[in-house]
This record gives sequence, C-alpha cells and structure tokens, in this order.
Amino acid sequence: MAARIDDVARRAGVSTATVSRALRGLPSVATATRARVLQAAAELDYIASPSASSLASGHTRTVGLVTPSISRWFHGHVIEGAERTLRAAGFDVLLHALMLDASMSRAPIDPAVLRRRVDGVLVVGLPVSEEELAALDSLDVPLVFVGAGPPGRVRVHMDDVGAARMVVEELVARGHRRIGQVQGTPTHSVSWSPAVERAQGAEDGFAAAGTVIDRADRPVERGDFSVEGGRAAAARLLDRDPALTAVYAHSDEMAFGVLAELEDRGVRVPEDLSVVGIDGHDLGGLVGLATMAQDASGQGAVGASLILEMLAGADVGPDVLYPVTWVPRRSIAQAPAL
Amino acid sequence: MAARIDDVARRAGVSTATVSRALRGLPSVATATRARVLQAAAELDYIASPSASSLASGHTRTVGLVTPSISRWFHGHVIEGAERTLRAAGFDVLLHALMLDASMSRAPIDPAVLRRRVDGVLVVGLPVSEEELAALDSLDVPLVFVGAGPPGRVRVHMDDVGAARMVVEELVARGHRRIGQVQGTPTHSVSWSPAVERAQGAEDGFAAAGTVIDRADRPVERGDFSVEGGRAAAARLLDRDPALTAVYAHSDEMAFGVLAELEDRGVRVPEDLSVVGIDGHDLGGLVGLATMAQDASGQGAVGASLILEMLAGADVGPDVLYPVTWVPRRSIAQAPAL
DNA sequence: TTGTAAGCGTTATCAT
DNA sequence: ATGATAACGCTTACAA
Repeated sequence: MAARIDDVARRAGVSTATVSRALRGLPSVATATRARVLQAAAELDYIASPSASSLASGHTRTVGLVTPSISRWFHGHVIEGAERTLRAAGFDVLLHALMLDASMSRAPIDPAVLRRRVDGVLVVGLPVSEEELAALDSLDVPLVFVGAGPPGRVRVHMDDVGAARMVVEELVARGHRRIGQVQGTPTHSVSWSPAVERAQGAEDGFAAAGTVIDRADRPVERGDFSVEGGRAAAARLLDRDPALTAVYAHSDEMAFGVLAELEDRGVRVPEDLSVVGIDGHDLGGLVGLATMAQDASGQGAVGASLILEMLAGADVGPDVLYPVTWVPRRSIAQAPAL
Repeated sequence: MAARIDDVARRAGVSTATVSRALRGLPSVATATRARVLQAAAELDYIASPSASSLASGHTRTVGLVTPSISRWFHGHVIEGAERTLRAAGFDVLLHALMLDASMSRAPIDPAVLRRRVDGVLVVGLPVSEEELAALDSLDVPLVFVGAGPPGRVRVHMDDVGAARMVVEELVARGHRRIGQVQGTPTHSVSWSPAVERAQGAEDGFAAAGTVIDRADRPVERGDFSVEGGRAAAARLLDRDPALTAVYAHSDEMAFGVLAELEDRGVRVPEDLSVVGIDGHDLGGLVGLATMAQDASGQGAVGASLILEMLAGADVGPDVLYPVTWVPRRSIAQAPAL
C-alpha cells in the first residue's frame, strides 16, 4: 500500500542508500540526484517508516514530556510551549502524565515507558525523588526540567525565592503585619521544589522587612496547589487568626480558592483583607487578583529548545532563570487601620 | 548495554520466539516456561524495543491526540482523561497540537506526522475540513472525535443543541426578553461544530419559548471561544443594545470575558443583567457563573476507550451523547422590571 | 508447546 | 557521489 524506500529508489533510478541520504539532506548527494529523489518521493507520497528508521539509526525523533497534570495552568501552558517548539523542529511529543490521586501522591515515574522510546525528556513542574532521577539518568538522553529541578541540572524556572520575597515585601510596604500564607505541597519532599522555595522566599521577605513580624503573626496552612485546597486552607487560616489583614497564596489557583472562601464569609477584599498570588494565571484579571506573573509557555519553549541544543551536541548551562512581573490588581491594598 | 531478546532467550534457555510469546502473554506457552522467561527478563531488566516490535508487527501501541489547544479548559481536560485511559491500557500518547494563530486560523492537519506512527487517532474539540477528514481516513486506523465530530463518525460529545436550548429556556423562564449572545467561531465552517450547534440550540429555545422574541432583540456577536474575545463581543453587544437584560455566552471562557467587561462598565450582575455560559469550567464557581456543565475528562476517557475497543475489533456505535448538568449560580436571576 | 528462519523498512559501513 | 549489504531487534509463519 504505502510506498517504501525501494519504490522511490526504483523510480528515481538510484539505490535505497542514496534515497535515504537525499531525503535526510545529507551533504554527499549530487544536486541533480537529490532533485530526482525528491521528485520521486513526492510523486509516491513517500514517508519513511519511523519505526524502521528508529531501529536502524537508534534515534526516535521524539521527546517525552513527564508531567503531573495537563489541565492545571502551569502544566498546560508549559506543554503547549514545548509542543510547539518540538514540532517545529520535526520532533514528536510523547505525553507521560503521572496524575496525582486524591491524597496528592502519585505513581513513580516509570522509566520502562520512556526507555528506547525518546531522544530526550522534559520534566514539567514535577519534583522528582532521587530514585526517579537515577531512573531518568539511566535513559541516557538529554534531561531538562521546567518549573522545578534539582540544582546542577539543566532547568528553566522562575526565581521562586525572589518572587515570594517580593510578594511579602509588597504586603509589608502596604502596612500589613499579620499575613497568612497558603502553601503548596510538593509531591516529593525535596528542598528545591517551588512549594519549598516560595515559602523560603517569604521568610526572606519577612526577615528583610525592617519590621519584626512575630512567627505567630504569619500563620501557614497547606493548600495542595489546588483551588479547593486553597479555599480550605483559607478557612483554617481565618479560624486561627481572624485578625489577619493579608493572605499570600503560593499559587494563583490557591489564591482563587482563598478569594472564594473570603467571599463566602463576607470578608471584603481588599478593604478587610488583601490577597496576593504567584503565577499570572489567565483568569487572575477577572477576579482582580494581584500576582507575580511568570511566562509558562515561554519556559516550555525554552526547555524544549535546550533539549534540541543538547541533542545537537551543544553544552548548555545548568540554569535559565525566567523573569517575573509584578501585577498589582485590586486584591491588594493598604492594610486597614487598626 | 540494554538487554535484547536473545539475552533473555539464552538466560531462560529458550528461543527468542518463545520469549516473545511469553512476554506478550500469548496462550501457547507452558506455564513453567513462561515463568522462567519472566524471571530472566526481570533479572536483565529487559524491555522490548518499541521500534523493533512496531516494525515487525505493524502496530505502534500509540494513539495520536490531535487538538487545537492544550491550555484551554475543554482540551486540557479531555487530553487528561484520554491519556489516563490509554496509559492504563499500555498505550503511548502522541500529542499533535495545531495551534491557532492570531487570526483564529490554523495549519491543516498533517497526516504525514501520524502516518505509520499511531494505531488510532482521537480528534479533540476540533472541527475538521473534508480534506482533513479524508487525510485522517487514509491513515486507516480507528478514528474517534471528542467534542465535535462529523455526523456518522464515532464521536462522543455533549448535546450542544439541547444544552443551548435549555440555557435560553432558563433565561426566558426568568422573564428575559432581550438576550444577547456571544458566539464561538469554528476553526472550520462546518455545520456540526459546537459553535454552530450552540447557536442553533438557542434558536430552538427562542422558538419554543412561547413568547415571540424579535430577532432584533437577540443580537449576536462573535467571541472566538476566548476570554478576550468574549469581552470584546460583550462590549459590542452592549453598544448595540444597552437595554439587554441577559447574555448567553456559548462557552464559559467567553462568559468570563463578558463578566469582566460588565464589571468594567459598572453593569451589575445579575441585578442589571444575567449571564449564562456553557461548559462547567472549574473556576465558574469563583465568579458565580451559571452554566450548563459537561464532563470533559470523562469524555476524553470514553473517547480513548472507544479507540481501544475498535482496536480490539469491536463494532462501536457512532454516537455517545454525554449528559449535561444545569448549574444555576448567582449570575442568573429574574429579568429586571421594565 | 517450542524452535527455525524469513521478514519488517530503514540506516550505516565499506567499497567503488 | 553512489551502490551493496550487513546490521537494527523484534514478530510470525511454518515446521517439528
């Protein structure tokens, strides 16, 4: 049915080896020959069998995307950016999602699925364990992390610590002295996850504030990086300390939950309480959420480019730090007078 | 480096053919033999080369997902549901995104990318042209549509016409007589896209309302299925007819844009104007958006299952109609008194 | 139930 | 610059 390489060879009057060279753009082919081959291939609507060429060459022209989510804002956008870049370079994208279950835990990365199947792996917003890292290394292909990656590895991410610090500084500068936090929960307890770094940055912000804010005046609850988690955490926060004047949610999605809970309780934003998030979610403007915005699809595109460069033999530096933008919106204001 | 099938064969003391049969669970293998093979394979950490087995068998154990978006609500959720189902069945997922450019147009589906690479194709929320349909058919693999598909094809989708009709009926029942619409724009002009059907359903609703609503009292603007498009369409709608008492947006994301525009203009929802969407976007509750909700990830899972069944040789009926749920929220209310 | 051996459709090595 | 041909690592008749 479908044309094979020797059909093209016969039609062009050359050997299969020459067809292969011509079609892949290798140098040592006479211009006239190449033209004839291209012509013949086009006429036959020939496309090389990916499995055959993978088997023979050892390359798959496929990059694996490992992610804990597709529908969440960050992951969806990173995947979108990466897919576009990879496809433009003629690579296929293999999606490997490790969904979180109800208890926020997940199956470990299964290297068997990726082995011999991809030329590179992009880990999207997923803190991995030491064992998983070893498993990924054993694939022996370029490995790039977007959004969260172990130090020393090739990774592209925002400055989580710095962004969190700036958020706290914005709040303190507006007179807030009782600031609750809704923290994310990393799927693996590693020191380099956004969950941890966005908490660390807040500590830095408090330390640098020039005003001592007692630990009791900055309570923290966990929100699992989800809207519902954020809502529940906000509820616990307000129950603990009804006198809070601000809440810093470590992600916009959790901040949405905070806003929902506040509305239910009749707490006015920002008159009674200010709310700030991190991420720059598309719908933040809709609810007037102040945030530190990052460019997720841009990071996905850069991550994909890095893999392509590594595949081309380039040495790439370990860290691409992506800038963030402060987006003040109506959810943040001066702290109410005491 | 990596173990191959003859390493396993040698270790288990059988032929490569037997290893192949044993590992794939084919019937004609003695229990004891199978155990020895499994044991040997485990010891060597053996995994069959996908390219080699594809080449030999003609199957790829991969399903292609063709979609115009990953970050939008519907597409992200469908992909998530489909991925989960396919992976559970041992299939890989190839992501093929056809991003829309600024003018809402997109590159045509490139069958070359899919040819010989997938055992099945799931088209996610994407109206395709006749040419594209022919190209997809030429792949000669199971083809399933989710969210939008040509009549007669295997597809899973909500009842767009019925849902739109119900939305209009809900508005009319609350006394609304001047109802604006924010319509989606299909990427291809086909009669069976949600964009068209959600408009058609509205017509049905008006016709069945028992009250004649003049065409001039139900103006329509296009919103491109995006938040910003929805906002712009709402602006045009209000400029045309400031006396509207309700807006039916053909998707929740466009409805979000409508709400944003209304807020900017100081139009109170629902006191001055009611807003209703379709989809059941996760963040609808946050802004109190009334909507007809559908289960996107469920549809993705069902679509994937259908492909798996077709691959198994089953005959599957052409249409799986997914139910919708009316979710009244605070954005809908009685029409204001004249 | 198991083994032998012929493909599957390329790429890459080595000549020419 | 081009051609022969041996891999690549499986699956699947066909035999036994």
